[in-house]
Amino acid sequence: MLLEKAYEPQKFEPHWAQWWIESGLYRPERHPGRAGVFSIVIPPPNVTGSLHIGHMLEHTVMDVAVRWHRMKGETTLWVPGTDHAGIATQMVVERELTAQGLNRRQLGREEFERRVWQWKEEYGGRINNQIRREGASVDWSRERFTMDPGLSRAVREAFVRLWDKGLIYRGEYMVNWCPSCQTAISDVETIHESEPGRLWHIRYAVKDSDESLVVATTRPETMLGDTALAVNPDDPRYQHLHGKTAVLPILDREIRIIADTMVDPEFGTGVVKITPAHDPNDFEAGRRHSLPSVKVIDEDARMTAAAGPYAGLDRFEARKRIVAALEASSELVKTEPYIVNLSKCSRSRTIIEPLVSMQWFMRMRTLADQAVEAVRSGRIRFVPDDREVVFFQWMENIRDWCISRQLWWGHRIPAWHCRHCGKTTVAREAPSTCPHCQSTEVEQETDVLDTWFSSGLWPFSTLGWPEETEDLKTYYPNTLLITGFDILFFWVSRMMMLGIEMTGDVPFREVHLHGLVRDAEKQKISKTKGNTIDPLVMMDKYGTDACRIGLLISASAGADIALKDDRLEASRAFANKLWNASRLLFLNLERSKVVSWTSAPFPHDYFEDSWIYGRLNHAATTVNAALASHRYHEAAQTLWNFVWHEFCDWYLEVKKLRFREDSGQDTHWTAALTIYESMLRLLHPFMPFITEELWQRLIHALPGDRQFPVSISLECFPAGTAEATPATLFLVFQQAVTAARELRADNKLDSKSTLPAAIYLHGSLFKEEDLGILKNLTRLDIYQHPGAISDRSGLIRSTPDFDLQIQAAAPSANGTAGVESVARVSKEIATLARNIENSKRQLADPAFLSRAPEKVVVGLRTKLAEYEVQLKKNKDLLEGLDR
RNA sequence: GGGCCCUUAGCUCAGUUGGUUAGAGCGCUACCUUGACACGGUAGAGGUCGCAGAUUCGAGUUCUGCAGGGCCCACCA
Repeated sequence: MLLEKAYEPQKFEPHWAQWWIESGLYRPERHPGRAGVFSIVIPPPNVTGSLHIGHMLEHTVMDVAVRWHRMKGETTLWVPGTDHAGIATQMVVERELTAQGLNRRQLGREEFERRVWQWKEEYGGRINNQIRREGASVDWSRERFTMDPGLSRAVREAFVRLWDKGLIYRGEYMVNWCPSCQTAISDVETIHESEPGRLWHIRYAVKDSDESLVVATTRPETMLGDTALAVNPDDPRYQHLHGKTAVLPILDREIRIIADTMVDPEFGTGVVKITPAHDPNDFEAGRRHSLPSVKVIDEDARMTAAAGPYAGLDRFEARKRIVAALEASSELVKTEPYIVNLSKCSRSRTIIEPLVSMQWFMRMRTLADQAVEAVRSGRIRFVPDDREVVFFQWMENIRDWCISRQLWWGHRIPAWHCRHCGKTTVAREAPSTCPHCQSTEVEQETDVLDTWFSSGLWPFSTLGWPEETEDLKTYYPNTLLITGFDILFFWVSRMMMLGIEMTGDVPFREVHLHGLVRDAEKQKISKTKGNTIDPLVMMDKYGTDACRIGLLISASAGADIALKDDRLEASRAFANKLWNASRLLFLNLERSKVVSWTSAPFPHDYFEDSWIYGRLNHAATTVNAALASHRYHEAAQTLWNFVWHEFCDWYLEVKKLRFREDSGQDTHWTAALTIYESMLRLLHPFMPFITEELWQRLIHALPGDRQFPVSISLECFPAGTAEATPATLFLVFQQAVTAARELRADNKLDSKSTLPAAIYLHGSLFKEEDLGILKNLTRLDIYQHPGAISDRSGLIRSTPDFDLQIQAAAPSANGTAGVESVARVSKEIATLARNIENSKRQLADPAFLSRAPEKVVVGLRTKLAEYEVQLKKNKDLLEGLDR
């Protein structure tokens, strides 16, 4: 039963993590399958380990929320995490490792990541690029998304339904093309960066005229694909040129001059070149004016044959040469520095090439409106809710979503093209013949779906959708989604749109968006910066529980966290403090002869018991309220204060003296163990490992007939009562202890010797045994008197409730006797005088008296009276000190 | 260009409908190696809550403007 001298997380955490899984309390699986009350779908962080510190925060918040709900006896399911390719790959690797009896911890981070990359290379990008570049044959029949057949089925079902409703269409449109990833990507997968660049002004001659037009561009290489010049129809400078023809420099191709309102006459020269194949705006303009489209850049970002002399060159090389050529022919009018906004691929950071290609799209307008409505009507709530504004803004400006990807890894689009008649069939299952022409030459579309398409189905596909399963009925809509705000557009909004469309109900009721974890210098954590924090290393160093409560206490309402070591060190100290408090209790318990612990009514025999009982209830009430409104930091902070500064600093300090006097008394143990056990339960969601260890080892082992569930996580969570337990005498006791310590510190009294003292109590006297405790804690031989102090010799400390007098002169060796006390008392007098002045001024103000609520006025009057008593006492004191 | 957030002790941050003397952790100073714990204890120093106004009996808290910092969105060549 004896506890080790210090808490050793490494010793207990892996053990409990393993045990939770084996006992079925946790399922470290991506899919809850038959979800039940105990279906916690994320693993405790140190089982498989979160790859990034951000995941650890997310896992921790989820785990706290789940454990809390479970302890409250509520049946809840959470959306566990994403299934996008990166995570999916990790999961596959982890699963393979598990099969080999290995885990991430044993393997180490580097080896683990090496394997992930190896796996990705093997199954992902390389194959994709080989197909594109080398035309390598590939076995398309191989199952590409091996993660979950159920999800594949859900994807096909959703796709077909959307297609049937006309919400999915296929066509040739302008898309963001990443030349490096060799695939189209959606708008949200691009990032915008401003970089210093150039604006080149190029002269285009007007055919059969001496005139010429000057056009400004940031991308001269695209001019080879120009099929028109555009001016604003109302621009008086150019009205005579409408419908005329210009000559494209270098290629000498003739292009039209058109009028279009898209052109801003104020910007640049008021003339715009139109390149329908390589610019989204121009693409639209091209459609409006039925312009031809000339593709001069290909999927590899090289110039095509249409680029004439520049064919085969890289786009940037071509740009250089074209600028040089224009300069040589003096068609380059001028070059000026310019800040250009570049679209880049968020994955590869390659500059996006807008290209026209055949892709699949999802119509977003109605889906977005439905999602917006769900938030406006309160069916989905954001925490913190200021994110709603950003969400609405994004949803209102949403454009159709390009959902097809030219990748190998992913869910293949359930569409079949007929080689014979060229028609396309969308179906749940592969058709054996073309429904249009009965040809057997049908081939499935090789494009796959954006990974966020399947992710968007997650909240219900995991519950067995499209089957009307029991799980779906019970757990849909999910209660709560916890994730980072960076993923709001990618994932959260897609789940909302697809969830509402597919099931007719919202996917979840609440979305808790936490902030980013940053390093100690508030830098974003990234691999390239080398400031990554490996949660496994962190957990080994400080312990999982310490990391959890450290993260939680710093994580407030969606704000970013600057993760500093000192916070984690403090958290480790906190875990150790809890451990040692337990050690104190149980060392004493061993020495005593307590035979049985019952959950009898809480005894109020001693004043510290009544006091701590009130404090515990207060803490429990606060924690429940904080958790209910997702203020995890407040809950953690409350518990920290209760455990350390109330339970340890006061309750145990008093109780251990009681034990020394009288450790056999059951009432002490009934009280102390009741508080302690409730405290462990309160703490469990936040620090599951240490509380499980202590609960199993200590509470379980208590003598008595009480039956316990197998895990503390199956116990109930203390609710807290509103019941007020007045403990005024204990508060006086605390003040007396503090007053004595202040006197000793101020006057540099010998800390070891016991000094004679007296306490004049204005209220009821301490019980003899309580006075004993006071004597012991203060090392004063105190006599207590009812009534007021008369003799003002010695050292005195006064409060409204008592005067404490130590009958010793301050050591006067260096002639600075009582200097500290004089300073303290003088300072206090100054503060009191200021307060009295302020209070009097307010109370004399008729406006205040008539407008302020009665409660505030009465409160202020009471305060004023106290200040005045205090002031009088302190003035007397100062007089005595001066002598 | 549009929008959102932040500015409180040396550092990192709390502060829930406006209420009387603004808090925590770390750091700092002094003392204490007391039989749970030095990953500890006790006492203390340290803030005119970014600036300027407004509303109010009363503003760290509400409103407006300004300054500084951060983030997101955006097809102006």
